[in-house]
Amino acid sequence: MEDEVDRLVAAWRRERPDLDVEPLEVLSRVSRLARHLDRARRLAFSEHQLEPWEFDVLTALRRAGTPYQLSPGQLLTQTLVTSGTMTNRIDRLAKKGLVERLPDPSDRRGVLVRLTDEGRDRADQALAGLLEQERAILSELSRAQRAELAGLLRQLTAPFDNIPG
Amino acid sequence: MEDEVDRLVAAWRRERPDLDVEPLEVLSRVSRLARHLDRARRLAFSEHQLEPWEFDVLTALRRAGTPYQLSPGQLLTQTLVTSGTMTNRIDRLAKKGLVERLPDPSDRRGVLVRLTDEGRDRADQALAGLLEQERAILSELSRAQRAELAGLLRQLTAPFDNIPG
DNA sequence: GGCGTTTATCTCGACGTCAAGACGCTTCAC
DNA sequence: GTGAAGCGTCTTGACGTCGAGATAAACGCC
Repeated sequence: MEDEVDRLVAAWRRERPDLDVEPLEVLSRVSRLARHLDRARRLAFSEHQLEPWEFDVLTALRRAGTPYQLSPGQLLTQTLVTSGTMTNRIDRLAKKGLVERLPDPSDRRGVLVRLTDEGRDRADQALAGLLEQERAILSELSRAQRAELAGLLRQLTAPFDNIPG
Repeated sequence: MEDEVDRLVAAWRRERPDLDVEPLEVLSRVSRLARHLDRARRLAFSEHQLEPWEFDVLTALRRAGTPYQLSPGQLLTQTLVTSGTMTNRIDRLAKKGLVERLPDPSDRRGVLVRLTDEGRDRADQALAGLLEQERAILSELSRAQRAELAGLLRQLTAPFDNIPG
């Protein structure tokens, strides 16, 4: 089955036959698929009255394990946003009652962000919904193909995740 | 080599051993890799004084072939942004002299956006730079692995590109 | 122990995007 | 032809993010 990248690559080969556009076969698909996934995630989360950015913050806290608390600084390294953005996000999540700010007992400069019980439940429900949807998207592939794909992608992501920041 | 998704999956297995989080092995890697690619692209384009959104618009026109012109409507279906955003983008590109607005001779409601000579050159240069960078990222994989990866990704993107919008 | 540097968080202004709606032109049925 | 509906583009206001800077506390060197 043909996809949009096949058409895009064909157009480039017509317009720029001098260039080798083979890299686009892989990386344009990655970017476009990510875009589709963003939309699908937004839809899945809306059933739980959550925005994608809310899910990102809540699940980072959820994954931390009991007592489900992290500093704003830890949150922003995990979510790859800037500090101003994170302050804003925490404000809004706190207003919705999904997290609460606590003073850090060991550092008076810092605060700790803790998941409320409701925040934890919402994160758990949204994760279950997300996994269900993702399983449907991946049903195009066999178990072996999924493992193969995960392995190839890991080879590409590992340099980014390990060498720089 | 381990990557960030391995750590993320391990955390979920610890916190939610009841859930099957296998889908994340593939799709979280896709999303995270796309994010890294966005940053890398931004860096590559900055050498040519172009923003990613400028590259998207200019190359859409470039791929159209001579005389390198499309309507705003065609541009927004290709770039997946809204009409207000596209108006704004065209304004800024026109101000920089990379595109020009022409009245559509066959429909007085419409306009045509045409690449200037400078716009075409900048698009070509930026594309060459992008491909060079992407080749470096993909050097982790053999030619056969790249083809395998492209094929697997196509199976996932094709449903999005063909069935809905 | 004082002083400069580093670290953690928040504040503020600018910017790009989106969604909804306004406006003008075209198309088509009658 | 005329009126209504459709289409293409632009305008507007709200929102989320970023980046730079402010503030305050902690650290470390001497």
